[in-house]
Amino acid sequence: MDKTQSNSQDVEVRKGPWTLEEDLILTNHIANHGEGVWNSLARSAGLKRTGKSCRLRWLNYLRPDLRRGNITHEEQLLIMELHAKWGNRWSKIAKHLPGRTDNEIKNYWRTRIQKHIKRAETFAALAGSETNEQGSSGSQVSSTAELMVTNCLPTFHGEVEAFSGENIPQELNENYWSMEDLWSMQFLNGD
DNA sequence: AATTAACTCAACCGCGAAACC
DNA sequence: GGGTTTCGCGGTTGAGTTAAT
Repeated sequence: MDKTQSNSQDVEVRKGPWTLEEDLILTNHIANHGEGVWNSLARSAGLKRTGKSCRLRWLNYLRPDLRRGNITHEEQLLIMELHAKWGNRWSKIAKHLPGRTDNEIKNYWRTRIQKHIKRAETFAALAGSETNEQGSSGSQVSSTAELMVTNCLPTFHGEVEAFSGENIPQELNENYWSMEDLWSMQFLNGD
């Protein structure tokens, strides 16, 4: 049965990637009528999308004030600082990074940073079992942020520079901290 | 050159909160 | 005040891309 030929009231809803045409329709409609009231916007624009989908597309991709390109070193440090402060409050964190979306920051955290946290936890578990054998059970690492600082960030720092496109020699990356790194660590530890 | 693994990111889903009637 | 609708957020998924073997 072809849904598009149905004359019932349940409107077919499109899913999946947005087409260029849909993008243009949504952009033009918002330019003329403004954003908000997404369900009725989707209907009046003639898009076979949910209001939710339109909102997401606009906020994460079509908005003119979006900043494209890699997360910079400064932005990355700010994300880490704010995440240490607020946890997974992505929209709140995004408000402090103009042009970045909560989805973008969330993805960045999960793909780039969380990976290193897991690595650090594994490392700490191994190190912990060794130190326990040596009788230092009271020095258990207390937080994810602390794990990052104690075990993980020196490695991570080198990757951050790669992402931001800055040409800092590898030998400087591996074992040394910038003032910004040290500054951000205070937030990580001091929460 | 082909295959596989790892990575990235756009988009969807579910849920709780807020707004509306 | 209570029910319904809409919105916004955070978590998750899956397709596409890139890197490694």
